[in-house]
Amino acid sequence: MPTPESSKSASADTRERILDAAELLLIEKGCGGTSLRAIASNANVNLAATNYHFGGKEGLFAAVIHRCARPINEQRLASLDMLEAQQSHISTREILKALLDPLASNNLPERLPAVMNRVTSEPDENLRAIVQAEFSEVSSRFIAALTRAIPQVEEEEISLRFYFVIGSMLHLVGLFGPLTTAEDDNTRSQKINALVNFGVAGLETESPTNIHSQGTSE
Amino acid sequence: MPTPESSKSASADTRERILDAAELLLIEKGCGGTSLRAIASNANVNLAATNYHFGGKEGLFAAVIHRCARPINEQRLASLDMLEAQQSHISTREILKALLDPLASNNLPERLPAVMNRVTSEPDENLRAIVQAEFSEVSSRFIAALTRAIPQVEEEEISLRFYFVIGSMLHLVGLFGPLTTAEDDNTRSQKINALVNFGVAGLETESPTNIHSQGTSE
DNA sequence: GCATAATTCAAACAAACGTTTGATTGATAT
DNA sequence: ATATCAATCAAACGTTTGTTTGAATTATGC
Repeated sequence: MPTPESSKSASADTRERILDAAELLLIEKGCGGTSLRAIASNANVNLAATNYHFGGKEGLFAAVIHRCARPINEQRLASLDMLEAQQSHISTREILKALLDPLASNNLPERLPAVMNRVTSEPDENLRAIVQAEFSEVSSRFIAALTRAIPQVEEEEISLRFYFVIGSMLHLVGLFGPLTTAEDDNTRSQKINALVNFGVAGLETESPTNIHSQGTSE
Repeated sequence: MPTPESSKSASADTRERILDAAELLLIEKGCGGTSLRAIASNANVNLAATNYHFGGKEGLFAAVIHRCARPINEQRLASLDMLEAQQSHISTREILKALLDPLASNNLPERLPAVMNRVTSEPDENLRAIVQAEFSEVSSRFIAALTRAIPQVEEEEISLRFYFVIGSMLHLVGLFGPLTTAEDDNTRSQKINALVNFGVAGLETESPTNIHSQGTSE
């Protein structure tokens, strides 16, 4: 955005103002708890503008999700592409860093983790489908990479453990606080790093199928 | 009134019918997506009954949460008590099994995991406080036990990793499906067991503080 | 059986919701 | 300048929301 003023059309400006306001309110109040009136008020636009530009409440939130998820997922896939182009064998740690480090980067919209955390637990069917579609490529690509990196664990188990990592990640970004305005980025990086360590160990562990009576009788 | 076996008072019966209906709708539609009218309709009670017995929507959901969380948390604490009474040193696996095995037990209300999954991601401040209070004792007790079981990892790190396990658990019970009526309990047990394996490895791993240049330059 | 309290009920309340409408403004191109 | 289209606006639409009311019903204590 080189030009300081009025580089784009006025309509594009209101579109972004609506998205910004919707994003913040979505984080704080959730999807169902955010009204179009509150969005329009915070964005200083007319109430009807949200319907005019996005076709409805659902279309608006889909746009918010897309705008949030796309850059971070592109960065993840780009990192994975680079790894796969450079080396034949990639370590579990490298893969997890490609997946999780973008969450600690501060040149990304810092509200992204909060949006993800809020939106991945929405009951609404349509929104769930939107979220799933937005992350399907990342999931499949990273599961495939992990399956190659950890040949001693079967793919189905890898897939399950990958979702454990995702669950830990979502829970962690929920602990980041609602907005974390310029929170100590170092602290955040440390926690992300702790999650990488945790995930590497969990992913690489051998399933104790030959367990004798390890389980407690209950 | 047509019920011949009226052991309890009629009011207690409607109370439970309301709780049952609210629980199911809470799972499917979420907290904000469930109306008192839908609850009253599904429970075959008058609309005003929900306000009469629970004082309002918030009190009703608090009661649902309490009724769901109490038995499983009591079972968790009882298992931990037993472990600590029987042996001086408890393994990480035994602790995690005490925490997670109740989720696979089928003599517990099977809708409990779904309720937990739905309610731990609510934006409403009051509900979040209720949930947190309901699980605070379990968290502190299990973190303390894990800290003793894994002395080579400092307590703050243990605490963080514990929340990783909780995040994985919540994500997993979300994958169980909304209601999982008599779902293959064996499958569920296998997944819980996979989570135990994953968590044990992640919790016990040494933090690579002496990491050289393991991290990829990005 | 009678008084008293607890519970259920139909009805209504004000408020907030997403969406739609039709007029009005602004810019664009001929 | 004028015709044309995109964008903004105030206002209202019909629903649905949580909650309240006061009468009717049921259970309880004596």
